[in-house]
Amino acid sequence: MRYSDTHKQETRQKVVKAAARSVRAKGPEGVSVAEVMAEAGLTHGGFYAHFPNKEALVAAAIEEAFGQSARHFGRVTDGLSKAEALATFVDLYVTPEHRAHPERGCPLAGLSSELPRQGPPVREAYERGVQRLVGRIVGWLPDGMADRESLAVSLVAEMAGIVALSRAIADDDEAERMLAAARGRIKHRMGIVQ
Amino acid sequence: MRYSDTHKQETRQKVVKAAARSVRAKGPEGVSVAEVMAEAGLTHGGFYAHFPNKEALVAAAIEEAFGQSARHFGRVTDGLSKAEALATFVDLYVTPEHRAHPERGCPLAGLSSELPRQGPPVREAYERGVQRLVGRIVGWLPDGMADRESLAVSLVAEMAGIVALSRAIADDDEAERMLAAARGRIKHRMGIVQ
DNA sequence: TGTACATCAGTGAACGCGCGTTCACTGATGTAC
DNA sequence: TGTACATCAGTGAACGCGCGTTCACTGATGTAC
Repeated sequence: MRYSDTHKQETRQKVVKAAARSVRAKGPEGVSVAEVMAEAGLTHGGFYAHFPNKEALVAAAIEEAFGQSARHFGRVTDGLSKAEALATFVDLYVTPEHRAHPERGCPLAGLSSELPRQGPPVREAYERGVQRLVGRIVGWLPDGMADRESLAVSLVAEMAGIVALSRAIADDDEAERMLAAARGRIKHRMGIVQ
Repeated sequence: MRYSDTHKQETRQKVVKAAARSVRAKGPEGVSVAEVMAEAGLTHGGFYAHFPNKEALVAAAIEEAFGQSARHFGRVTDGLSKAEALATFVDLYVTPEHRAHPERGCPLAGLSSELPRQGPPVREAYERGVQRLVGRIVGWLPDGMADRESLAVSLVAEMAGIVALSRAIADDDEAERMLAAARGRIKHRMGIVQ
């Protein structure tokens, strides 16, 4: 079974994508090498041809997850004004949809509490992702605004915090009310008039 | 070894306290029955005289952790005005100290992302703790204020979110600047003039 | 009063399972001669 | 042109370890007689 030049990279990418979903669904400790390989259509033994160990997979998965988010938000906000982009971001982030699907959601909302316990490679991938997300928000805040950096951090904390908190609330209606109210408050803080 | 009437309860309490620390330090999946029992000065076999299974321990640990927080904040805000209590709360919560010590910190900041994946008993203990924390903030917000409930939820999300986020930042100085800025923003949102 | 017995928190060996990791092997195909 | 060999992604059995859980046992003391 000799393969094409890109074959191995394609396989690796399939594995990383499966892991990116799994790590958000189950956390870094919940990711299973054998399960991820099976999702990519392979057996577990082949794993070590692609990664030195599980930690490297998790780090790649975190990077991929942030990358997916970034591309997604890049796509939907493309061509919008800054204020529109901000509003769109909040309307997609602080939602029942995001609450219900951590496996394809933002790693910051889904992994915030457990990532700091991970080893350096994973933490570094995570920190880069967080910084990039904050940077995107900074870029969307009005030019003249003071302390945009700290406001962006604060807003990201609130958005990720409210999504994580809403997942702790069993009652769907109550959770949705929380999210709706938070959406309004966040936009208000961004200087967006409803 | 016949024991006093309260002996078993005292032992259980020691185990729960050790677990409350461990669950915040390592997460629900990181808690080890044998390790917690050893911290309480016992061997692992005796565990099942106190709890039906590990999940029950984790649920009790979450409850204990929220209880410790509640008692702590109750003590330090006792006798203060509402505005003073709020300010004190923020000054204790959004701090490098809290960032550095998840094992004795707020479960919401330390477990937000992984708790929703736990079984019903654990999730219920967690949700009760979150609701109680939000309730405490509501009680401290000015009486006449509109939508106090949703503001409290939003503030709690931001506070827990920024502490969790700060733990992802490797650089201590940068993390401290984030926390200091967030402290100011949060107090401002609470209507507290600096 | 003294003795046999019941009680029960705690002990520690053992079991089963899942999981990360290792490793000898497979087998299709490109390449050297 | 045909053949032997090298390559290498992927396979699947096996290993070791940690962990939750079970269970027969211990031994100090209160209680029944």
